[in-house]
Amino acid sequence: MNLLFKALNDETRRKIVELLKERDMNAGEIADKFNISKPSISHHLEILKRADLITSEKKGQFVEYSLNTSILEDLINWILTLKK
Amino acid sequence: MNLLFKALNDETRRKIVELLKERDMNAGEIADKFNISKPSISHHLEILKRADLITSEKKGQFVEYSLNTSILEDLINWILTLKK
DNA sequence: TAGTTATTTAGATAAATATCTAAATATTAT
DNA sequence: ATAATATTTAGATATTTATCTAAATAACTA
Repeated sequence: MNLLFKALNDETRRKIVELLKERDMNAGEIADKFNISKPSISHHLEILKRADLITSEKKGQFVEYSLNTSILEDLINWILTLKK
Repeated sequence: MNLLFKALNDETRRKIVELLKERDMNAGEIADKFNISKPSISHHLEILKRADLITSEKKGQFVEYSLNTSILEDLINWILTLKK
């Protein structure tokens, strides 16, 4: 839960997640959507990956990232317990 | 959305929210549940309040805090759009 | 093989944040 | 009015984090 909230506590990372909702993208494509250096984006991707919100797959020289929506169940359940 | 994620991105604050799910509590009662100074708890309460996750009401010399679950709708909706 | 492209790792830095103690404020009780 | 209790504000500090540039790694291409 900690890693999940930490991962989502950043506007850039939330936007990345929203981008990946539409389609899988490689690291460069993602970076092109922001005015932030590629290393910084790489760092954000790593945090999202650690939270299991995204997965990555090497495809030749590219690394393709996909959204993992299943982890969001945990988040929704946590919130729902609060609403009783 | 930013304030909301920021507020929930802390174990202590999430526990406060869980405590307030059970019943309204004043600042001192909340502080007693943690090994953290009262000023620090007060600071956490302020962050939760800024995110509209809790409300406060002065009752004599006490300040009673309550959970506001309605704001959680926004959070759930954000998550649900990701799951399409 | 040498050069080019894609991505990550390393190391540095500035800003944000969680925490503390001490002091201020507000309310109740004697 | 004074003392006691509840809470917040102020100011300081150590840790975390978002960002950068430079360098390293990996995989295509000519």
